[in-house]
Amino acid sequence: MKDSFDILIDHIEKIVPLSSEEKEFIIRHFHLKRYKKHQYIVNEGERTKYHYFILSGLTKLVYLDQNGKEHIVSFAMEDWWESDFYAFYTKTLATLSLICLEDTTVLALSHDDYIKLCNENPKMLKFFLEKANYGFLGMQRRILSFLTLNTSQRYEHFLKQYPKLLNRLPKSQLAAYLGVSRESLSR
Amino acid sequence: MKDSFDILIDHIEKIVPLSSEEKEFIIRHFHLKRYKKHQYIVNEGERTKYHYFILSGLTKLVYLDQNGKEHIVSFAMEDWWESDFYAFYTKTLATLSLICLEDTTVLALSHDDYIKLCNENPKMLKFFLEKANYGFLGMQRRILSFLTLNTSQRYEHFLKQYPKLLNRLPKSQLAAYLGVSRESLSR
DNA sequence: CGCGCGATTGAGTAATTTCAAATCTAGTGG
DNA sequence: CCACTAGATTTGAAATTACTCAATCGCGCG
Repeated sequence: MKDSFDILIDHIEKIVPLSSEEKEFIIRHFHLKRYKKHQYIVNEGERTKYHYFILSGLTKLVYLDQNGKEHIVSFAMEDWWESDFYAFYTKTLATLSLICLEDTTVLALSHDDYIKLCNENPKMLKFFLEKANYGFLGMQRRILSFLTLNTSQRYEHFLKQYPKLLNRLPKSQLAAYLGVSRESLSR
Repeated sequence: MKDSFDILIDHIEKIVPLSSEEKEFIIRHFHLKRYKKHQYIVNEGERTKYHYFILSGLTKLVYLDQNGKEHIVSFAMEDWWESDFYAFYTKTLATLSLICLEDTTVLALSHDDYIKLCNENPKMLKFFLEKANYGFLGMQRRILSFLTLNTSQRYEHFLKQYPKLLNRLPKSQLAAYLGVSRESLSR
């Protein structure tokens, strides 16, 4: 039976191999947290102290506009990293909220510990660089889908990319992610 | 009078301080290249061996869809890094083209040298991590502008963010970046 | 059985695209 | 200095697409 930290270590070792001392060292900086469906992990306007590695569950990262309309920046599930990264990285107040769509367990890494891990072990720098690069590329791909695809194509594109998510989330949430009204998505 | 490499070194030292040996070491891996307006730095379908640090000029990163319509993923100018990063990072064929909107000079870094710099000097890892993180955040902000803003607001938003670019590029190019027709942009 | 949530449908309205034509602008050569 | 041209921009009108708001449908759960 794997414990939570093993999942994290396996995840990191897909990119950089680690010695047992390094594993120990890394693990010490993460804290396990559990959230229920509908609970806020990060709330707009508050300080965002942590970056989260998701062990299980599903979350949405949300921006609320002036009209109270909800826009979904991203979904995150098992093996993904999530947070209001701008707020986390620059130590400013969150402009986004991170909300659970399912019961969710995470390993939380504070900003100080993020810096510490990076400074004390280049492997972690390399790991986070790889994650950041792929995060950038994912966002770039999404931009391209906005530029080149119409609504129904964007929907297909999403299904192809994340087939598992279709059953796990309400269509209305998908619409808020694709940038269309839920009525348009139906047709 | 500053030479090209000094500009690069200044740029890197905004994030990590460097010793003179490190500067020497880093500089050795970059090659100066010059391109004319309208020239292709990277061409869709070809191998993308380099990541480019732009010393002067202006470029667009372009995707051509099946109808031959041009979509602009990003603009890049002085002090920016650019390339078809996916193709560069994964050593696959370019799906995007990088084209000069002005005469442009760059410092080119090959993939092998990128890896080498990262492996041999954690400061460079840290530097590229910072760049990647901000690159990610820039893309995320752009996603949000697609989700929350209408055409004219996106236009305003762009002007506020890059006021200098307005005079430097044709409106039709801006339209291809914002994801609207040039006719719509006029109104 | 009835309630509530999410998904769908319909009709009217608003925004965007398309295609064509007209206008504007910068650069060229006479 | 002017006329000309190519490219870019704007304008107009019709067609398409998406949005809004309201009503209806369908399903799971108490």
